[in-house]
Amino acid sequence: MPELPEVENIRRVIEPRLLGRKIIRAKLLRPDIIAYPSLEEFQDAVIGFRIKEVCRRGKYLVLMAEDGARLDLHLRMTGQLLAVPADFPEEKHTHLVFYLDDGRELRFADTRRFGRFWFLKPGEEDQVTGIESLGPEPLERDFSAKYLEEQLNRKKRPVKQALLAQGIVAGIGNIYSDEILFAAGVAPLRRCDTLMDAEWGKVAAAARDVIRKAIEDNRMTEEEYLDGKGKRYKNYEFFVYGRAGQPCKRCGTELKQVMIGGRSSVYCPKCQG
DNA sequence: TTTACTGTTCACCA
DNA sequence: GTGGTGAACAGTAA
Repeated sequence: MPELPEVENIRRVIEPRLLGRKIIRAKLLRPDIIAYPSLEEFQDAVIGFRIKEVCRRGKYLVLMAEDGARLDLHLRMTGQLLAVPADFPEEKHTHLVFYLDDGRELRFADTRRFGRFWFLKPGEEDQVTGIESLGPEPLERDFSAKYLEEQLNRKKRPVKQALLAQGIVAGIGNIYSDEILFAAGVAPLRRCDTLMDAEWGKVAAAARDVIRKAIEDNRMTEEEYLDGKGKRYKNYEFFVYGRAGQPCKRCGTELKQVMIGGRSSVYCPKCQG
């Protein structure tokens, strides 16, 4: 479900509710969402976890504890994370509840159960979450046209697939990769090794612009977030995603859809050369 | 009833 | 080793 902009907004909404709070109890209803360490270790370890910071890396959320421990999670397709009062109605498919020391609860619900949690002890090297192999964030300085060109100029894969590769750039998924390529004027099927330097420039700039705008447009208050139960967060206007067969908002040409690496991709045959 | 789906990993094959 | 495809995870909604 959520890509970088949505995860960032979830982070912004829940962080104020979690800072300084301590987990006093955990209720785990679906053990399969715990990826690491073992169930017993996880349940023991999170008790007493006092939240010092809520961070995001790519599509991951990372809760940092005062003692240096880490509680990481990935929402995958349908995960919802809610920090709510105890009397807030419980979502269907709630799999994990952390009870906080102020009476509120941090709840994880996930219809498709693809989401995962990891707990890392203070100082423990992260060899399990996948965060270590992420590429740069699109909004950080080390993400640039030069970086993309160096990483990809000999790759034969379609540029769409390169944008989806978390090891190349972190946080972009199927929605925003389509939006970025439209903004850059580059067709999703273009092989990386055929892109000119100027085109890498457009892709890098479009990635920054689209992601930045999506974060801003998806921005919401806690109330709006809770009204949407943590799963409605789209105010960003799509130019191509989900619009196959409809006219391009820029030139009116009918938008086309293709399958690339098992994912659908929508683009404008005229605007994206 | 069938199909597609905002994520990621892994098995398999050329 | 490389690259591409499809399945798997599980549930919902069109």
